Amino acid sequence: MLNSYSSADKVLLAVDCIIFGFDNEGLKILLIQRDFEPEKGKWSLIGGFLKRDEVLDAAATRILNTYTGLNDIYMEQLYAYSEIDRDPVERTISVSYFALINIENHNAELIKNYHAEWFPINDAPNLIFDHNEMVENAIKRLRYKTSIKPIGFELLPEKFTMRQLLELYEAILSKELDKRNFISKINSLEILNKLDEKDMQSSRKGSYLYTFNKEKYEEKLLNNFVLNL
Amino acid sequence: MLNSYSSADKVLLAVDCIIFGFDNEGLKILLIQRDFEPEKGKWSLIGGFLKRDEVLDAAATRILNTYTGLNDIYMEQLYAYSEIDRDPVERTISVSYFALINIENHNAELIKNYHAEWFPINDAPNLIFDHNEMVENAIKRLRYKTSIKPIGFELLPEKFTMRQLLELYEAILSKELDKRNFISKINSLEILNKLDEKDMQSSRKGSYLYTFNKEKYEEKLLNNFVLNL
DNA sequence: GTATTAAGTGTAAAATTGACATTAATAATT
DNA sequence: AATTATTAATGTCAATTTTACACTTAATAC
Repeated sequence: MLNSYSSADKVLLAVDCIIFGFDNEGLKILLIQRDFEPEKGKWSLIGGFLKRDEVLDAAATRILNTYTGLNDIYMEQLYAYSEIDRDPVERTISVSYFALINIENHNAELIKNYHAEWFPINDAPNLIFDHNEMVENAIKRLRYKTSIKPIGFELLPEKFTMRQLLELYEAILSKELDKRNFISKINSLEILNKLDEKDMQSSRKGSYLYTFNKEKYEEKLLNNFVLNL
Repeated sequence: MLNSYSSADKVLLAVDCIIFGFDNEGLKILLIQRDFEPEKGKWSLIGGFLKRDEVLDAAATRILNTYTGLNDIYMEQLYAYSEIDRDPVERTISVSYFALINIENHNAELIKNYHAEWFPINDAPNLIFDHNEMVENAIKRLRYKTSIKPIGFELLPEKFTMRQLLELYEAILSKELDKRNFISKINSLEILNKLDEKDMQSSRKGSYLYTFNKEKYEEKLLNNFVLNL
């Protein structure tokens, strides 16, 4: 019998989250030092097991909330990893998710208690199991997705400067962008609100703050608009 | 204890394949009429359960081989579907794969024996469970992927005409393309071999046959070449 | 009031895309 | 042998998009 439920093998299903953050130092990921065996003490993605009554998205959300205290976070399912011995304890298939969070909003104390820490994506420790591969793939997907959808704003504070936006894109794409060309491209999209307010931290002159205009973006989406950065 | 293997719930893991084919009638998918409960007699994607000692890619390959007799098929993992009651019998997470096959090569008899059948993507029956959603997402991914990687050739015979290639892209993107612009774009990529041979089926004049030059493509890949169709 | 610092702005050349119509080659028909 | 019918093959120009590039402005610190 080719398809019989009863004879099929059951497996553990895990969720691992690649949590991206961005601050003035660049693009970072949140890693945790495992406090249980195997690989106790080693760095790992934040993860957990799927529960019987839970969908994968919910598991990812729950896990993220547990470790950061955050809700309503942008998440996206990436890929299912299934190498036989990827987890030495027991056959476990892991589904990776990436999350984009505003690094200033997370619960710093909670993270500390869990021995979690932010690492620059280019200067992160070696990770357990196949987590390095998961991160690599997540970065690729982040690059692709930010270039076609305005998800980059999830990584910025509500109000941001053009410089911050530029540096975010430079960090994600890991290449330098021409300031003038970038700004005129962004302006041509007409999906930002320019505020009257200025950020006075970075310069004497001060630079205007912007917010992402989600309504305008969604209105444009209806007319086959594609972000193309 | 947040992460304990022993307390975690195990689930069934299935693989469902969206098998694309292409012939002179257009883009098609291979569906099967289920011969077991639940939903016996209804149309379904071709699928099966993951075995204990098997990685997902291998399960997908095995399932494809079982129903079509084909090996060495282009496959790509798509997404894990995990709605609680997506399968009414038992909690089952399904990982979808898409496969691209040359419709002329498959084992027609095998397919017939399994009550499988090719359907035009725009004229396929309603499917069981969440399989309609899987197909929709697979088509989106196929569109994306064919526009950046030369995987479309997997759907064509070894030797093909420019017209076939054009019609394939039109079918996948489901829009008309300008013949002259398409051909000059393709030629500018320099990844095809133009043969001396002509196909005489379609016209009196006959049209030149081409093959995909994989070596040349991979050579170009090294120089940041991107297909952009 | 002068110096300092990052913000803000425009133009021209190059490359790409998109629209569009005629000629060429061959087999079938007479 | 000439004509017809059918699809294959080919090129140009305008519009748009992308890329490269440098000076002025605003505000504060001294």
